[in-house]
Amino acid sequence: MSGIDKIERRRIALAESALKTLGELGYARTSLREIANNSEFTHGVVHYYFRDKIDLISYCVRYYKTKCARRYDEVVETATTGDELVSGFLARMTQTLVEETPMHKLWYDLRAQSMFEDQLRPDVEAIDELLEEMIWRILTRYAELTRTKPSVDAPTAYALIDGLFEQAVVGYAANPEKVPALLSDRLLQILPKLIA
Amino acid sequence: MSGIDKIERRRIALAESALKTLGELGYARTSLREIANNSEFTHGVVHYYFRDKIDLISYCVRYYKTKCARRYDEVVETATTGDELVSGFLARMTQTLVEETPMHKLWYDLRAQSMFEDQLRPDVEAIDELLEEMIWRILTRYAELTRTKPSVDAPTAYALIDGLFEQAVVGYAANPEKVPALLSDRLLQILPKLIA
DNA sequence: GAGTTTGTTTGACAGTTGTCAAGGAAACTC
DNA sequence: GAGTTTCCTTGACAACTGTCAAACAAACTC
Repeated sequence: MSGIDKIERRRIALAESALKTLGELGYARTSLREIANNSEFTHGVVHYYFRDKIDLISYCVRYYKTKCARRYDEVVETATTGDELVSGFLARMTQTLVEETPMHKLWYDLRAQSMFEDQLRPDVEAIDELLEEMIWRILTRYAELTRTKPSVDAPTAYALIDGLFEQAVVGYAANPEKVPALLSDRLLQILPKLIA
Repeated sequence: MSGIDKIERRRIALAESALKTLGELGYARTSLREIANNSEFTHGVVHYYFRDKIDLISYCVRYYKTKCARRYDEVVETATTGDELVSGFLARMTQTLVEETPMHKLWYDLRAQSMFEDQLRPDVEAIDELLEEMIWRILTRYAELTRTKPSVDAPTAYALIDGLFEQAVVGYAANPEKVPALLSDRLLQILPKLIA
């Protein structure tokens, strides 16, 4: 087992524990000891693999991004009509809303933290970019399938859809049974307006 | 000077200090002592006027809402054409983005916190509702002036515009000179699509 | 103006936090 | 298998947190 890989593996294990804890408690309430408690290690080990707390969180954010921005790739590649793409997109989006709620809560929390914590900004910006590209792939494919063109630019499309999704994530705790359907409905209202 | 009013005045003074500090440091980094330091009082006085920290923050949120949701009322009332309404709306929105950045940062921070801190949820929900109504007043007036109807419902319209605004707030620190114009541009792309 | 209520300061408390160093265990090297 | 490196635990530290009570000052009451 390569030394580099082993270190990286430990980092990943710690990051996954940290992400789990962060997703449950949020940034403000998560301490290094709490993260270590929810892992197989003790609190001291964190400083063996990470310089400090921000370094760990920053690593978590970067690790997280590798898992999230390819969520709709299969739908984009396999859909053969606009309607199929839209329904597949809605299905996947409401699914991740329900099944990965803590991660989405954490993402919006961390993005807010990045406004106050400069060290988080580059990582958050990188993810935001990935997500924008993800939305843009969906929208351009949607336009292609319907023989139209996107009628807004990529940052706009991302901000709009992200606004709807964030609203759903924030509202999900209060209304878990209704919010996914509402999100679907609202996306259906808006998606056709983004092509012309 | 009435006793009730005096208590309320002190609460407001403390809330304004707290909002100032919170807007600069964010929720996670703001302590009661820091709030007191930025006010004319000492840290002990907080517990004379507020039960605990959450009670203070919750009061701050409620106080804040009374100032923010009427920002566009004058524009809505005085505009005589759709274009006038739009340009007045854009002007006011980019203005508050620039002039009240800390408050907007704080709002998005607190909304994220409300996903983890149940006690904040009712207050955050109340503000979200006010903001949704604010956007809806603008959109219905816009439709009226252009002899059309809104083509999306109120929660959708709010989520879309809020998504664009949050993107601008998050990006403002990195690019203060370009972001307001980009926000204007993106709103112009989308506003005509919200009526039909 | 003495006495009481109201408002504010000060200092202390218990608990938590990030950080780090010293020591031990485990793995690896030759 | 002795010695060395790598990894992990433990315990400690200084700083900071929310909370509260006791002392103090100011304002008000009669």
